Amino acid sequence: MARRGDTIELAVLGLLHEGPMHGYELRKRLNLMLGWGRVLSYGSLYPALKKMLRANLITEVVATTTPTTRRPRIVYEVTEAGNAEFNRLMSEVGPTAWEDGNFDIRFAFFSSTDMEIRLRVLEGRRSRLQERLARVQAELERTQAEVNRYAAELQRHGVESVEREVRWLSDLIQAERGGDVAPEATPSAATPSAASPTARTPGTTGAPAAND
Amino acid sequence: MARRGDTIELAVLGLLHEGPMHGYELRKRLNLMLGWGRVLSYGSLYPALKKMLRANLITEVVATTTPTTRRPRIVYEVTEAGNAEFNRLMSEVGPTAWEDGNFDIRFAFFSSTDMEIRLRVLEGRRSRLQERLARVQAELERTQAEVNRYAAELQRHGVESVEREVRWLSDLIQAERGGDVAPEATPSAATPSAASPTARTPGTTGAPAAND
DNA sequence: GTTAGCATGTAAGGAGTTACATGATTTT
DNA sequence: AAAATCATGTAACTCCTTACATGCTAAC
Repeated sequence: MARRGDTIELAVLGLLHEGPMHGYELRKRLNLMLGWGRVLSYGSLYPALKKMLRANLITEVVATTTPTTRRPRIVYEVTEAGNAEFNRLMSEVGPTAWEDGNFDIRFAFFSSTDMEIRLRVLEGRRSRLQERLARVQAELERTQAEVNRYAAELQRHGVESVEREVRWLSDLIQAERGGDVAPEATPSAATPSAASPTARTPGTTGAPAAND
Repeated sequence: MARRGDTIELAVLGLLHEGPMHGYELRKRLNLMLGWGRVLSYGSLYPALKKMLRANLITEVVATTTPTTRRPRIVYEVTEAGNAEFNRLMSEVGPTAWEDGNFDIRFAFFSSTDMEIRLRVLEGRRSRLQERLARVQAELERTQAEVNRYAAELQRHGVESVEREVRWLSDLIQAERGGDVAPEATPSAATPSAASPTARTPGTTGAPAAND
């Protein structure tokens, strides 16, 4: 069960999956990867690493590998159990995989999963956003008149952004289906590409989209 | 000093500014306004209201105003001190006004401020985003090769979203400067721009930047 | 020689969530 | 008559940030 807060754990496992690393570097990579405003603090990274150590998901090795006598850095490496856990977390489909804080990190490590999972997560995410869109638009029809200019503009802009992301997801889904593994290379993905903004994803997905 | 966590307070003051309301309704309006994924819980709203009561920013009135004998709802109203506090918070320019979690709510209540403040906040927000963009792009030049396809696509999409938001802000700034108070009416603003200040929702959005 | 960046941690506390508890009213 | 939604709260807990504490190393 991957509940809230396992975000850091998954991210760490994913990064270490690509090779051993020490805390400081881990943090930098993490901030670049899913930061966009959020900055992970040491006060949250180091305790998380300690916890993972205790759970045997990673091991620490003091590395004195440097030129003169650099301060010994503690290099972390995934254990087999850690890799198993990583795979387990990545294979999970369901709200935990496509909810706001969780989707990004899964997506970033998509290379380590197979297409089936990728599709389910992408479709789940898309359904989630479409639901939201529907709910907000329904709400707007009832409230519309009373909102002020700026609040309305904010709403409009928000809706547009979500619609945009839906299109992005649709393009990615198509690319996956088309066997085109590279998502960015296709110019089609960047430009128009179809997406049904409103239409709920057909039964295809196993995503009933449980809510709040 | 409006530090973190005054978000709810400002939002509540802003909503009550438009008229008295009870908790349940407050929560719904709030979620619609800046929800986009986040759902404010009662466990955070009611204690916040209690705190504001103690601080004399609002008063509560038990309203038995309903048809038969509906459960008495507690209607909140801003006090003079509350209005003063609202104005103080809205007049603050600086990071607190344009940082991620704070910008949206200020923007929604922009009608209650004057153009000078609005411009400063919009410009501050834009600078912030541009800084991030610059930092990320600089970072990407150094790291580029090693990232995998999906992580790279996430980055690309994130950068694009932020660039979109910058354009949106620029349009709004121009509209303010042009004396055109209505931001949405202008077809120029509606068509090309649009990013999402609010809709951080999409996993992609963020910007890693802001490391210490 | 001093600033900036590398590197690792801990303690206290804030902001908000989940889960619990309760009950009235409206809609189906 | 059941289900949904209105309506108000509290207690425990979680995740994360801030601020503190320490010291090395590279560059200017």
